[in-house]
Amino acid sequence: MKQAIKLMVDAVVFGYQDRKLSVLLIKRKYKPFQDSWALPGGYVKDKEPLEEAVERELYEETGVKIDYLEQLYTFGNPDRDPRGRLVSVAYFGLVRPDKFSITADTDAVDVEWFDTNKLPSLAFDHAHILKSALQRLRAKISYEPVGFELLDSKFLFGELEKLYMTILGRDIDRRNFRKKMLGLDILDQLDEKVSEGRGRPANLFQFSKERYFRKKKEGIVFEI
Amino acid sequence: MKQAIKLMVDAVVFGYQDRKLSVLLIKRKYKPFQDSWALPGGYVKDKEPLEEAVERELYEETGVKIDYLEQLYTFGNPDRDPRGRLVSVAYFGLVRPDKFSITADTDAVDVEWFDTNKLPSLAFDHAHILKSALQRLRAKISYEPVGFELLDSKFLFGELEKLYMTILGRDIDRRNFRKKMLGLDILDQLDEKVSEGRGRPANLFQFSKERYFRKKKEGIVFEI
DNA sequence: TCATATTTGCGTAATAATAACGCAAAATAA
DNA sequence: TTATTTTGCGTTATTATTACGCAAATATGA
Repeated sequence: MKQAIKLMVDAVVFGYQDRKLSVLLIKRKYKPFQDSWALPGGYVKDKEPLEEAVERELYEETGVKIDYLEQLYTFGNPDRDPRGRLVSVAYFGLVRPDKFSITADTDAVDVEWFDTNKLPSLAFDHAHILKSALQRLRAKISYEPVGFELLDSKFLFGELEKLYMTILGRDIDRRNFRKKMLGLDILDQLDEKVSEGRGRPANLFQFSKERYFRKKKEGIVFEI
Repeated sequence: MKQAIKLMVDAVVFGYQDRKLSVLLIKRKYKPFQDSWALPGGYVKDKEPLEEAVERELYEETGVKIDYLEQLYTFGNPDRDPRGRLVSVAYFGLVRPDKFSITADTDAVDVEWFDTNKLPSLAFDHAHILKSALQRLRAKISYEPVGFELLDSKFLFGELEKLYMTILGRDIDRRNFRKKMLGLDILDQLDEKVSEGRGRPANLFQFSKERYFRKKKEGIVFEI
């Protein structure tokens, strides 16, 4: 049997800074959709695991090493790519702001973080893929502790609040949110206070992955 | 670029009868894993959408026309298949018992429904795929009305209860379940009573997909 | 025939979770 | 020094969930 289907991976990588959720896009160097913005991605090598392919392409094209990565969905519509039958396994990733050092390389002439509210028009069906990823993130943040992957390892409670409000796109009662989140007993309150401009200085917190997994194993579920 | 990756689809199809959740398996006609039980599936044709490929293979190998189908996950480990690099997009499906007419064909020497509690050992990584599908079904039944796809279009409330208990693997309070389910206002109570052996005769119910979608659009969520 | 078991259908009370809001402490800015 | 802002901890009202009670309608078996 001779099959003319090519397999690729694409990555929707989210970042967060200053109450803005952003996504990593590249400007394409080659045709089709030359100079158009697109998701980073590329062909899978013959003996390469899919996740490795995503990580490699992401690093080659943008310089980003990803912290959190999970499979999103496989897009296989026969006419999604003018070059022929290209099936793409899309991944969904999150990076911490401190890893924000991006540089265009190989297939890209430019790399940029775009505010998810101010997106350019995208190549192929990438707008559709991005939309799925956004939905996934919005849903996931409520039942898995993925939000911490978007903050520095030490963070202020206020930042966590704002992150949730930004991603969920609605106001959250500050006091109820704090009670619920601290009640999960997966955050360590550090002995460091930070004074950010005006207002009472706030404590730094840290997410304890170990404690979360221990609780998960005991059947205790994360829910916000 | 020359890529030696082949793309296939596999299907995990669930059925339900007599308080048992079952899954559709085929006995392989050819090597490798000849005469071993496996998930139905096969190669995707060059210009064929993925879903169509699943439906086609399923019909060819088992005679089943699927009611409900959704993508599960893409399994792409480089050594998951001894024939070489085979990436499989796995789908997850549900069929109504009245469509229970299965016949082995093409690549299969036998087709059978297996109780999910009495599974044979499976070819390739199919045990792993099946496990993912079961997890998905168990999670999904609580936040989307997929359970009805496993019952006749007209069903007794008791059957629905038993279906949920079987899939969730735990007891549910009959009265609270009824209150919650009827409170969603997506079931039509028919003017037909059925007497099944002993006990008070029960009413037939019917799931209203239209009403469910209307409510969904209004932001009302299904949750059990 | 008639008590008994079984399944349905509808109800209420106790408990837990969520949502809504108050207010003092600790800092900055005017 | 007073107003403003942000944090941190609290209470109360509302809603949802859980745990049961019990009568109606049928089949079964003495």
